[in-house]
Amino acid sequence: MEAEERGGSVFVTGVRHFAPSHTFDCGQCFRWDAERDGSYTGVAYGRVVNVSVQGGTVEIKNTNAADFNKIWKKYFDFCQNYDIIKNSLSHDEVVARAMACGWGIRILRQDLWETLVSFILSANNNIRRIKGIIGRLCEMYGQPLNYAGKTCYTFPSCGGLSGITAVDLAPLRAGYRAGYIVDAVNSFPHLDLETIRSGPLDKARRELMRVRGVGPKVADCILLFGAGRTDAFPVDVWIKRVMDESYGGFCNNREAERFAEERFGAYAGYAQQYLFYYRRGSSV
DNA sequence: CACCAGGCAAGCC
DNA sequence: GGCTTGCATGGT
Repeated sequence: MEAEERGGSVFVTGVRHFAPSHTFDCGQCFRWDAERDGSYTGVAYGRVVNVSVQGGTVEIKNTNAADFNKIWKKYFDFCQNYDIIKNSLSHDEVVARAMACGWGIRILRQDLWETLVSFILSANNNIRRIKGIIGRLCEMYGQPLNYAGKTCYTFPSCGGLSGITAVDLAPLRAGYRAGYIVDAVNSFPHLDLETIRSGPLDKARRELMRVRGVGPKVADCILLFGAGRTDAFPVDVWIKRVMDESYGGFCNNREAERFAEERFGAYAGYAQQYLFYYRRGSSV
């Protein structure tokens, strides 16, 4: 993997195991949209970029070498060796099939706060509507960014939302989840980030579950997508379904999760995303 | 009109 | 501890 800045873009050569459609439409993120040419435009870490792949070369438009090294290299999980990850997971027949289907999925290393809010909004909701709510939240409280003749908005920081009420959030049409967002704004500054990022998995999960609206599944999504905890294995209805079909029935989500975390270990989160995409399909 | 959507909290036992 | 119920909103 090598990166070169040229003409307002960064070109990353020698990239394998990356298909933007698999990565952005597999339900892990809510702020990337497909363009007519097949590229994807999205906002993360206060920047807007456009991403496309041609023959093993990734082009990230509207960025530079400094931002690539500081943000995008890690965000796109370029530091991980997917040959090793996939080799390890391919010993499982079911995941091997899932990887053949969603071969271009990479786990995005998203911002913790953004992931916390996003997955609180995901509960008992559908992906299209989640994206709508988050988009309106960013329009109302984020900073504007101009790119390609359009205005995008950053995801608002926790501090930037301090003092908001559920009434303020009514235009989001987030329903009962508006109160959870208010609680998240108030409690996030008191969370033990060290435990979340590098403590034992169950302890990290319990720390996140101090926020109202965060249960076991949402906590695992935050750990996997927002804290780099690739050992986490979120179990939702689709994962439960595919695991029941493939490994025999599990009496509840917790049993399915323990089975997967033991079976897939440090790569459980990767296995989860391939399985989700395989069973659920594209989220768009 | 039902039923569902990347579940969760509260209220029971 | 485990199990049941209600839940804002929008789409089918």
